[in-house]
Amino acid sequence: MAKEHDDTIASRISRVLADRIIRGELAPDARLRQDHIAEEFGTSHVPVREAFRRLEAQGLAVNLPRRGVRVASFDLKEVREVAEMRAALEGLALRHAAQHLTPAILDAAEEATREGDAASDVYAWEEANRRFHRLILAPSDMARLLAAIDDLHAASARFLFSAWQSGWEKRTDHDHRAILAALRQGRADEAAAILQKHVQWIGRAPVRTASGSTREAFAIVG
Amino acid sequence: MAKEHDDTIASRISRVLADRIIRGELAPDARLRQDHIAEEFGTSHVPVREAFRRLEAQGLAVNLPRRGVRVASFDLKEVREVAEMRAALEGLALRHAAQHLTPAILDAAEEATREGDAASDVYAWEEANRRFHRLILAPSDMARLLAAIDDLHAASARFLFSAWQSGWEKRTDHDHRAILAALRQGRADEAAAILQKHVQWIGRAPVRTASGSTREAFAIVG
DNA sequence: GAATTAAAAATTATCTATAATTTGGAAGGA
DNA sequence: TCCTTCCAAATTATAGATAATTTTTAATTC
Repeated sequence: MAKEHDDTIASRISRVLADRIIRGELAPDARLRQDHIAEEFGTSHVPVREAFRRLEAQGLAVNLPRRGVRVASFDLKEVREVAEMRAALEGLALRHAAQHLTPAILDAAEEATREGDAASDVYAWEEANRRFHRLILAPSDMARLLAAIDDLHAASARFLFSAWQSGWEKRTDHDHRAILAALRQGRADEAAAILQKHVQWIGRAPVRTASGSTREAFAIVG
Repeated sequence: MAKEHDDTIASRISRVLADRIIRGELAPDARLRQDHIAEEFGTSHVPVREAFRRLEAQGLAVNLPRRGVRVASFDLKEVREVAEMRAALEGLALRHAAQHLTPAILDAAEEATREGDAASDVYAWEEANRRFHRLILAPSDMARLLAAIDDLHAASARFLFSAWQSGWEKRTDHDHRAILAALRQGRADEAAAILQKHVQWIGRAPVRTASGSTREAFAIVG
C-alpha cells in the first residue's frame, strides 16, 4: 500500500545520496555533478538539483553557486557541536516522551540495545542504536523536534562510519540500560540526564590515512 | 561589491516567499502554485521548485507530491515546541558564546534592546529582538547550531505576527537587561537560565477572526 | 452516485545561455 | 634549453528556459 506513490524522484535521489555520504562512499569535498547523477538515475538534472537542496538543508552537502555542489566536510569541532545539539534536543524530547512511554516500548528499546550489543559491524550497531533512540523519543510526538534529531543522527552516523570504517569491537551498552531502568521507575529527569551525558561521549579511534600514516578520528558513539 | 553574484534565483525566491509566509501575507494552507510564482518573478518554474525544497526544510511549507505545495499550518502545540527548542538550543549557544563576548558586543546588544523597547510596531520589535539574540549567540561560532536557531526564529516571528497583526504595545524588556547584566558579571550559566525562561514565555492576544468573532492567539514574545 | 471526459497543475525532459575551469601555447627570465 | 607565468581559446558544467508528459482535480453525463 502507498507503495512509493507519495515519492518523487528528487526525494529518492536525496535519500540515496544521503546514504552514500553517511556511509562514506562519497568522501568529504567530493563533487556531486548533476549531469552524472542524473544519468545514473536515468533522469534529467532537474530533480537532481532538488535533491541537492535537501542535502544542503541537512548539512550533508554545500553549494557554491555556479561552481557546483560538494559533499560537506567536517572536523572535530563539528562532531562536538552535533553531540551537544543532540544532548540538548534529545534531553528535551525524552522529558516530553517519558509520560507517554509504555512497557511495550521500553521492551522494544531493550531489544534494540541487545541487538546493538550483538552487532558484528559498525553499520548494524548504528542501526540498532538509532532505533533505540527513536523508540524512546518518538512518543514525545513533537514532529519538528524529531525531524531535527533525525538530521543530527545522520551527521552522527557519518562521523562514526568515518572513524570506524573497520575495526569495530562489540561492547555492552550500560548507558542504554541505565536509561531504561530510570524510565521504568518513572525517573524521567534522571533518564534524560544520563541520555545527555551518553550522547556527548566522543570516542576516538586510529584511522589509516591514504598516505599510509595514522591519525586519530573522533565520533559520537551513543 | 559581490553584489548578488553568489546568489541564485532560487535562493532569492525562497527568501521572498519565506518573508511573505512569516509576515502572514501568505496564510497557512495557501497553495503555492509554481507557475504563478514563476510568472511573478519572471522566471521559469525550475528555480521555483528549488525554492520550495528550501521552504520545506525550514518548515514553512509542506509538499504533497503531485498535488502541490502549501504554506505550512501551525497550532499552539507547535508554538510550544518551537519555544522549547529555542530554549534548549539558545541556552547551549549562549553557554558557548559567553566566553567570547566583548564589551562592544554587549553594548550593541543593549542598544538592540533599547530599539526594541522603542519599537512602534511588531515588525520593528521583532527585528530588534532577533538582532539581540543573534548578537549574543553568534560568538559561539557554531554554524550548524546558529542556522538551526535562525530557522526557529523564523517560525517564532511567524507565530508572533499571526497573533499581533495589530495592537502592539510598547514594553520594557527586563529579561534582556537581566541577561546582559549577568553576562557582564561573567555569570554565564545564570544568563543562560534567564534566556531559557525568557524564550519559553508565551504571550496571548485576542485576534479577530474572519467571521467577526474573537479567539485567543498565542506566540513566543522573547 | 458512479463513470467519463476535460482542464489545470505538477513533474520531468530537452534545449540554450552563461559562467568556471582547464589547456595550450607564447613571452619572459634564469 | 628549461622552467615559470600569463593570457586566450576550448572544454566542461551549472543555471535557467522551454517543451513534453503524467497526474490530479473538476465538470459533465448517464
